[in-house]
Amino acid sequence: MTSQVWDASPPADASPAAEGTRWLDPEEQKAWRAWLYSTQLLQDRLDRELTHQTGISHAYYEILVALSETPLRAMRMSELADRCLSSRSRLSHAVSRLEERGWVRRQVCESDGRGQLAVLTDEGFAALEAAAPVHVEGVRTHLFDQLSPQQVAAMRDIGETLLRHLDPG
Amino acid sequence: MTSQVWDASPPADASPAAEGTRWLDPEEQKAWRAWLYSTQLLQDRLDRELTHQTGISHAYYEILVALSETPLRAMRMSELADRCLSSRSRLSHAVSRLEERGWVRRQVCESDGRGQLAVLTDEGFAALEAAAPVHVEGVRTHLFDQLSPQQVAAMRDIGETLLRHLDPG
DNA sequence: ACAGCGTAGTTGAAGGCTTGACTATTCCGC
DNA sequence: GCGGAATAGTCAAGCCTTCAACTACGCTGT
Repeated sequence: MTSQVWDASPPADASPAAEGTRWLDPEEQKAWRAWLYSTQLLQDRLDRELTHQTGISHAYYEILVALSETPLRAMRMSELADRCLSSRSRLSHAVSRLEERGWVRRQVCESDGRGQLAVLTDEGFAALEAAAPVHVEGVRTHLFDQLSPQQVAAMRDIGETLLRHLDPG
Repeated sequence: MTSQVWDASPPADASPAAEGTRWLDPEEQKAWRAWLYSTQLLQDRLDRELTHQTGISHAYYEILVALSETPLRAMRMSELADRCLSSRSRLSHAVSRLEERGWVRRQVCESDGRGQLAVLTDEGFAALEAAAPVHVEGVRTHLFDQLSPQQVAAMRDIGETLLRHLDPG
C-alpha cells in the first residue's frame, strides 16, 4: 500500500487488468530508466543548445538537412515528412514558418498537380551552413566524446535492431 | 554544391564558421542516425499507445508513478519536477490538469510556507493501476522483446554513462 | 525589526503540435 | 470519358510547452 514500482513489480493487491502482465525485472527496470532519462536529457540538451545558439530548433534543422541532401534541394512534402519522422500536418506548419523566414519556398509539382515541392533557398542553405558546426559539436561533446568505440558500436547495433521493428518503411 | 551530409562531412566550400569543426565520420554518422531515429520512434510509439488506450500521456504517467512511489504519495513540486525531467512551469500546468481530473491535489507544505505538496488521490492511484499494464506491455513489446540480454546490458551501460555526463543531479 | 536577497511556485501570453475535417487532384474500373 | 475511391496537402480548434514576469515566503545581517 505504500511505495510501488510501476515498471517492475505488481502491487500486492494488483487490479484485475494487471493479471498476466509481464512486469519488468530489476535489471530491465534499471536499463529502461537509464535509457529513458539519458535519451530525454540528451535530446533536450542538443535541441536547447542548437536553438539558443542558432535560432533553429532540431526539428527545423532536420528539414533543412533533408532538403540540402537532395540533388535539387527540393522534396515532396510527404516524402519530407517521412524523412523527418513528422506528420503531414506538422511538416506543413513547419514549412510555412520556414517560408516566412525565407529559407524554404513551396512550388507546385509538375508531375502531380496535387503535390507540392518544398525547395531550399540559398538563404536557407546559408542558415544550415551556419548551424551545422554547432549541431555537430553538440553531438560530439554530449555523445561521442562520452562513449568508447565499443559503446558506439553497441549503440548503433541496438538502434538498428529497434528500427527493424519500429520503422514501417 | 549538390548533396551534402551535414553530420558527416564538410561542404567543399565550407563556411568560415565550419573551420575546425570535428565532423562525424561515416560510422559515427550511422550510429547517430540509428540512435536518433530509434529513440524518436520508440518514444512516439509508447506515448501514442499509452495515450490512446488509457487517456494518460507518458508525461502524466511519469508524474503519477513518481507520486505513487513515495511513502505518503506526496512530493514537493520542485522535487517532482526534477524527478520528471520537467521545468517548474510545465509541472505546475500539468498538476493543474491532473487536479481537474481529480487524480492529484495540492496541499501547502507544513515545514515551508512557500512550498506546495502534490498529493496522489485514490482516484489517481486507481488510474495509475489501470494504466501500468498497458505501459509495461508497450515497453516489453517494443523494447525488451526486440533485444538480446547482451544488448539490454549494453543499453543500460550506455545510458548510465551518458547520465553521468548529462545529469546535473 | 527589517531590508535585501534568494527560493518556491504560479500565471498568462505566444507559439508549436495533434486531431479531424476539408479541398483539390489523380487513379482506377467500367 | 466518367463516377467513385484514394492521395496530397492545408486549416482551425484545442492542448501543451516555454518564457518572462510576478507573488509569497524564508533566511541573513545589522
